[in-house]
Amino acid sequence: MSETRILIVDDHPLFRRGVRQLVEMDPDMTIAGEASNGAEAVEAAGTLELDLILMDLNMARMDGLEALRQIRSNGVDTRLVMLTVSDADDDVVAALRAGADGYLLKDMEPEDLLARIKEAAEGKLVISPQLAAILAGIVSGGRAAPADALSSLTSRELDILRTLARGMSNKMIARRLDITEGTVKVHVKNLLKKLGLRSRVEAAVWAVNHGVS
Amino acid sequence: MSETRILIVDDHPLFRRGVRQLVEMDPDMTIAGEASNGAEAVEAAGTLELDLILMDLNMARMDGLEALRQIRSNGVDTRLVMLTVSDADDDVVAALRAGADGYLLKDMEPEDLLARIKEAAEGKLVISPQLAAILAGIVSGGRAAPADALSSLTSRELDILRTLARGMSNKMIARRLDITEGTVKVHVKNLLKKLGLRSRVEAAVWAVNHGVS
DNA sequence: GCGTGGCTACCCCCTAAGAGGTAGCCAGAT
DNA sequence: ATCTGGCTACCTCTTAGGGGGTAGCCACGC
Repeated sequence: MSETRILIVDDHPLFRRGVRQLVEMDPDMTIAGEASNGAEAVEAAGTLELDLILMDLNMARMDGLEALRQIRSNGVDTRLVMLTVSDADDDVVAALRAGADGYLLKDMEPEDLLARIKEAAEGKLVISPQLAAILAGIVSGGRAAPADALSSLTSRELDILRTLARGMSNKMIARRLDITEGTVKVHVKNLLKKLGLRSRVEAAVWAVNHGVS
Repeated sequence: MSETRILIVDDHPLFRRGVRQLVEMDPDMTIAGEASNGAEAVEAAGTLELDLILMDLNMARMDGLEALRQIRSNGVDTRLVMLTVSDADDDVVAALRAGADGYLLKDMEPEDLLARIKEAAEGKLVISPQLAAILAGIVSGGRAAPADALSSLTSRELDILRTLARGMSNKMIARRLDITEGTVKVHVKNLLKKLGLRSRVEAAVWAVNHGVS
């Protein structure tokens, strides 16, 4: 398949440049155009061949929300993700109601942001983690970490988590539980997925904070 | 029962000779082997039939602490006593945390040293009197580093620790603090040493338990 | 002036960690 | 009888982590 063509809309040239650099680190994505305000975005959305629009909210001539509305009312259904500093509930809700396919905060980690942009291009609804709670009550498909995450773990996974949370390496855990290191890795991998975490460090902190011991 | 077989690990041949002479004054003990560095010690610990290892800390090819860790991680639980000139808190704590069964200073009186070695071979935890205070602090404070470990950290190291304890990778920390990943690694390395910990996972758990946030 | 500690950055080297995948075995459920 | 979930074990591949070292710059204290 050909590369994903993206329009970046933001009134700060430097920010656009940063996003361009980030996005084009991925060989499958390219910045097909830039716009510095909502009006230009509406224009570009109607003329360029686009797969995804990254839109700022706060812009001078026309803000992102209004631009989104005009784009949609022009019958353009290009995927569009808000990329902004505002974490206000109202902004999030309004953007999604107006037809945004995602809402990301500018202070995300770059590689995380890049991953979300890719997901958005693939058709997923992407939301910054901090906003997941807000979204839970509004959108049905929200992906917030389940409160009963602990009970979803098998007893073996709990064994591993408890040991991991004492700072043990996979090898030490393996020796202690008398299984191979490879098997420990499998359990760690699975429990990370179940808990929605990304590393054993997060798992250890999670375990301590949830009284797993 | 048969005589106690001891491995002496020290990079000074003369010191080894002195210990050998001292130990073999006791008819129930014998020096079953000598090693001049940590690597040799790890090797010997895995092959010789031993009851006790006397290990120096400061050695060229592999220091005693690392040798101890490797021995333990090889699943060898032979009793092991550090025999060194260092009376630094950090060294004592690290050795005991790494699984040492004792920590003796080289400037002890010979007959006193011999008595302690016998005790160690019998299963006791032996500590040079001068270090008793340190040990008391460790035992009462549960696990973890010296009481003033936190205050020994520089402000930058605290920055790193706080961020690390949120599960961030070195790369993420670097981006957040606007330094290179290499520099983050340096700080992590140093704070691990100061806290007597062995991995970022232990550091994260330590941070949570000590309210570093 | 000089040394020291703190922060930064880089080097090399090796191991640990994590994401994929396949697969065998077993117990409990259907 | 077949299926499913859980536990085990192995594979490959890539990145992350951590130990060792050197070094420049700066601020502080002596």
